[in-house]
Amino acid sequence: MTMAKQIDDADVFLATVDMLLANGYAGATTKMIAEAAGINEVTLFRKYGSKAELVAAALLHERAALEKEQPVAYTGNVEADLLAMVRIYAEAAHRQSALMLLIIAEVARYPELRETMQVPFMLISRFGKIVARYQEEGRLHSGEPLLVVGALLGPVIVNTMLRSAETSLPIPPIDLRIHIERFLHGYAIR
Amino acid sequence: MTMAKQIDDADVFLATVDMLLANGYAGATTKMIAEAAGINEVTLFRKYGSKAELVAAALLHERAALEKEQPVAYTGNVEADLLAMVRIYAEAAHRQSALMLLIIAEVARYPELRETMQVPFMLISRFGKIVARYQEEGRLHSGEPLLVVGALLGPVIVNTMLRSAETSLPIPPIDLRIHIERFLHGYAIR
DNA sequence: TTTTTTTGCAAGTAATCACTTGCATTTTAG
DNA sequence: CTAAAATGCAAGTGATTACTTGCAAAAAAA
Repeated sequence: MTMAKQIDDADVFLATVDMLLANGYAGATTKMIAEAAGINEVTLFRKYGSKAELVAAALLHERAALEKEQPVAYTGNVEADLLAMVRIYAEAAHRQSALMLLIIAEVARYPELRETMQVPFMLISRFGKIVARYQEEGRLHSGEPLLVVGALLGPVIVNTMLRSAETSLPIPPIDLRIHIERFLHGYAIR
Repeated sequence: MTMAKQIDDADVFLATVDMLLANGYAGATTKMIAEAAGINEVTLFRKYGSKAELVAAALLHERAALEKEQPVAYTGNVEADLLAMVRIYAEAAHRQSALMLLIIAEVARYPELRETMQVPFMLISRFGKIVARYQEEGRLHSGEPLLVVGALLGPVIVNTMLRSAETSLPIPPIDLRIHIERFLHGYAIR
């Protein structure tokens, strides 16, 4: 006898992740989350047990949403595939990128949340497989695929980070096409 | 009448930054910091006013230490200079790198600490000038120097981040020489 | 030495946080 | 309709936090 719920988990999880991104783990209070989700704070504890469990559930839900996304597939066109990866990261998975930063910087300190850390790393590991295939075909230089993915995404991630930090430095947005061109053929002239 | 101090500010600042890196801003309690610095918690408030002021002072002190470091200079050898930048970042300024992550991810949320954010960005802006010079000489492709620095450091930063997060992914350390080689001449074969 | 300043210690304050309890109300299931 | 489950509301608990106060000891300055 499963009972229909008046409260939509998805709404609560969305509010939870929003508050996490905006205020961090310590800064996202259960009171705030409840308010943002439009439910009573007590209900939060009755349904999810504790703040840590709620956050873990919300992150896992975020992963489930990511799994349904258009996966980047191998097409045989290196340039197009790399661009697609970087685009996914820079646009569609912008939220994931911010989440990854949050998780690495903060959530890692909370042992009870350790297992949820893998969530944003799925993308990276998926990209690694495509890179590996192009390496086997002799289209990309060899080397640990995860390092190559890091080199591909690193500039984009760092650009996002720096720009979101609103530093005094005037950092322009990265041009993904140019980035791929330079990634493939280098920054050196000649 | 300047009075000699029994308590060394440097010790306190070191303990403060250590605690920040290990536990984050919210997680680094004044009690912990005092304990790590070997002084009384009350002294912390008497000398530095508030936690925010203490953290700000500690971060500014960290910047002062960075300023005394061997600056990366223009030598005319692109490859060597780029490698030196990346080395500084990956080794000597490892702590700075972690600090930057912490500051971007967490400190940015505390308005009273906003001005201390520029601290780790000094390096980046310094690197930008060297890159700009090589661009003027026609040795590197043109483009906003700060973006080029981002592309240079991005893979290293992301590698450090991912490895420090102890993910389930087996991410090897990055080889800086190879990274520079790929940065200059690209990942494409042919 | 005498005075001033710095530090430590014990205790406490007010706020906040995650989390709980009891009870009334609404919603859903049978 | 009736019973059970889900939710809201008000109040409270205990722990923790940044920060304060008063006073004595120690160190430095004069």
